[in-house]
Amino acid sequence: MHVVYLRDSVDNKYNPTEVEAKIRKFWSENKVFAFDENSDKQVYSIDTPPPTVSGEIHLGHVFSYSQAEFIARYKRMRGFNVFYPFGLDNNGLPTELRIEKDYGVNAETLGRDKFIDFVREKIQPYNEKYVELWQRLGLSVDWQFYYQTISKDVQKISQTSFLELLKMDRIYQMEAPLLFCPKCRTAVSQMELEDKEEDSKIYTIEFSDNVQIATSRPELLPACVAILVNPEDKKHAGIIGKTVKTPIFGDEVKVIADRKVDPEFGTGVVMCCTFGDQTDIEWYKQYKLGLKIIINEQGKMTHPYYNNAKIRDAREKIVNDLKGKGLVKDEKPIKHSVNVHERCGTEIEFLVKKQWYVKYLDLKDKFLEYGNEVKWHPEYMKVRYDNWVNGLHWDWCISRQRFFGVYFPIWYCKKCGEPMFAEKEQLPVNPFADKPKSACKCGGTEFDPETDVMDTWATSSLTPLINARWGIDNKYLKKIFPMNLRPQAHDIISFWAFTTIVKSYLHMQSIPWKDIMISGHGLDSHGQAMHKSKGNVVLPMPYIEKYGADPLRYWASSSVLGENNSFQEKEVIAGSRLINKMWNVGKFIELKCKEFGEEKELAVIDKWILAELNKTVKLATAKFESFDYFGARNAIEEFFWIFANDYLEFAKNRIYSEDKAAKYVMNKVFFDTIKMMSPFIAYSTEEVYQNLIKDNASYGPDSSKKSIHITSWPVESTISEYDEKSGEALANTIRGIRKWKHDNKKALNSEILKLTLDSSMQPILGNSVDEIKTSINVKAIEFGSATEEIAPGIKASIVA
RNA sequence: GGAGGUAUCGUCUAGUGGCUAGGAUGGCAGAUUGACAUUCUGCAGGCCGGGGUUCGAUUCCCUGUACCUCCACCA
Repeated sequence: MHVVYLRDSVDNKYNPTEVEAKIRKFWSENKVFAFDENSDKQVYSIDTPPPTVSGEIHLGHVFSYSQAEFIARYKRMRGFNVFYPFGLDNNGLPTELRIEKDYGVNAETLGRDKFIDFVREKIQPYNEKYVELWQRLGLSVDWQFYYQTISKDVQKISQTSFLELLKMDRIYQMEAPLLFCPKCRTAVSQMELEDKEEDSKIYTIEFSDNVQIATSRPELLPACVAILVNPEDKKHAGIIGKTVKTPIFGDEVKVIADRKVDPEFGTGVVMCCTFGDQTDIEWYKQYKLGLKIIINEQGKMTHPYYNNAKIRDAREKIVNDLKGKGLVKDEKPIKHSVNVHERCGTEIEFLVKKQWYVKYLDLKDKFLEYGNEVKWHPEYMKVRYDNWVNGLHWDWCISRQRFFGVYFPIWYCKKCGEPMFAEKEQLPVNPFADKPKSACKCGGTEFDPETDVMDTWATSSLTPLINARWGIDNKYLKKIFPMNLRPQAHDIISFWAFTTIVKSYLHMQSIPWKDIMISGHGLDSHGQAMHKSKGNVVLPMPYIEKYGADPLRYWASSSVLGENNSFQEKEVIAGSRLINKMWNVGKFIELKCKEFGEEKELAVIDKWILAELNKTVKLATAKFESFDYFGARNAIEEFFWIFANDYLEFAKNRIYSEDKAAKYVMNKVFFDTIKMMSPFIAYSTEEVYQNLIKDNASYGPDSSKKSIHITSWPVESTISEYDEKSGEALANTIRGIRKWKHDNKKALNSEILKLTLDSSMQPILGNSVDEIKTSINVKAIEFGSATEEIAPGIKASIVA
């Protein structure tokens, strides 16, 4: 039979939606999280990651951003002047692509200027959505430090960085291949590539000296610049270092030994053409090979032999010609995966264009040294940084043949073609609209703008300097730089963490931050990464609407730093329950413990819970100091349930009979506990603080603070004349009797007529035995001989 | 292919060279109406496979397998 339990009164429930809106307004109106510009308190500055504005907002964001937020709130309570800014990264390709997709426009159809204005305008609602989420989540950000990477100020900082690097001789221009889609006639980034299985043929072609080469791109033969074999390959050892002639064209090309060649694949001989694929590019750079460009921006062959044919027709022509000469020795169908442009499915080609580079390969040792100077949390994440730096082969290419982004402050003289750089005072510069301040060295006064834009990392690598307003007014440079903390996810260690260290070294000769805290990813409930294409993206807003932000923050705190965390609704519900419990203990205190004064003659059980509190404060503080927010949360939560389920029950009868000490302890422990919980469940603890504690002088000086979030983090208190062994024995005895009542199907408040504790307990428990009587309704207690173990190490016999 | 990480009750997740491997959720059995049915108490349930070090390994080492991330990807 199922009985529905009905309660008489269920008023005063905690209503997250209502409370959170109210509290949010309160925080903002009272500037609770404002960085105090005039304070001489120690600053704690956080280099918040500006999320990429691409419209793909999901729970993973909530997961990683909450983690820095916990630290921010903790540090604030530790008395730091917290500098916690927020930015949006909306100067990059993902933003451009988002708008292209949404509106079916691009720079080709709309024209460059119109397109840029269009993206700038249409991205606004997305910006707002991001900001709304962070505000709803309750990030304790000082919104006066809100920035967008496409803003004029940030463009200026980024361009300043470029000019500074130029002055240091760290900028150079070099021809390099770029990914290009012949159909869309646009440069493509790696992000836009898709793998596609294609049916194709592999042809074995004979060069001079009986050298046979297998290739799937015979039409690139006129672009052949070298032949490669494996150094271990005995068959072809004889030709290494010699030259052979290409068929039809008769070009002489060197034979080079390289371990990347697989002697088992095809004939074991590879031709390197500029450019057929990524490996060709590497060889081109490594062996300083010649450059033969035979494909143009329209995807047509520029070599005279092909007479401007398309790639496929060209392939057909050359295969026929080779066959005619008997030079095709073999022809096999092959399935291979090729890179195609995700938008149109066209196979990607390589073009060669001048690119802007930052020269930094000579600085690898410095970067490793700086990586060591920064403290990594968790520590093992540093290995990824080291691996990345050690594996660097090329300088940093910062130009992109795209449209929406930070402009290069560069023009080219129409007369001599030399680049002309903007003056520092001119920044930010739009080379399409603005003009150089002076004439070219050659006397030329007409200029073409640099059409490339900067890669997004060239700018986001500057976030510490953006926050410091470097080159704008340097307002915060001294106060916040180097910053204290960089929080970020692990997947961009090699991009964001690394490039930030690079720029910080070059501009400031300093590490950018002292600590770096690396988060994992928020995954779906099956532990899979959220992808739009998989259809498993979980949106945060519906859960905020349903449960409130606090339970979601609670979920975000549910995994070890650096580990991934799958989204479990039950974890959110667990957060709701914790809040509910906290709320109700608050209500209980308001109803029953309101009148309380100074600490008075404490009972042993009071000292026991105070001692437990001390242990928790110590542990939680240590955990937070090592950025282990989860360890802190676990310690605090565990303690809270002991407080609410055990101590509160043990002390209840004394509270009903107006025991001053019990009331004092209830209040003291409760306040300290919700303080420690407030970094996690920020709204609900604030609401309780405002209703119950604020302006109640009995709670001490912290009750005069306008918000719980600027009260002081608890410290361990002194407990006089307390013997831990005896306190714990007392608590365990009471628990044992509670269990006994349960096992014997008695109500918890039912009366025990006689409790006989084993004599060995007498010296341990001492006078505190009397507390057992009131705690759990025992009429008489005596010591004697008892055999039943009611709790670990506690023997007793019980008569009800 | 290279580097790094992870593997614990049905599910999610802590932790440890040895004491009964902790919590949450779900399941089961009870209790309760002077804050809380979003409650309380209890019960059942687990260390990926193989090898090694050790008196003793879930923990340390090696190896296999699976999954995740980053990098490189086959002419």
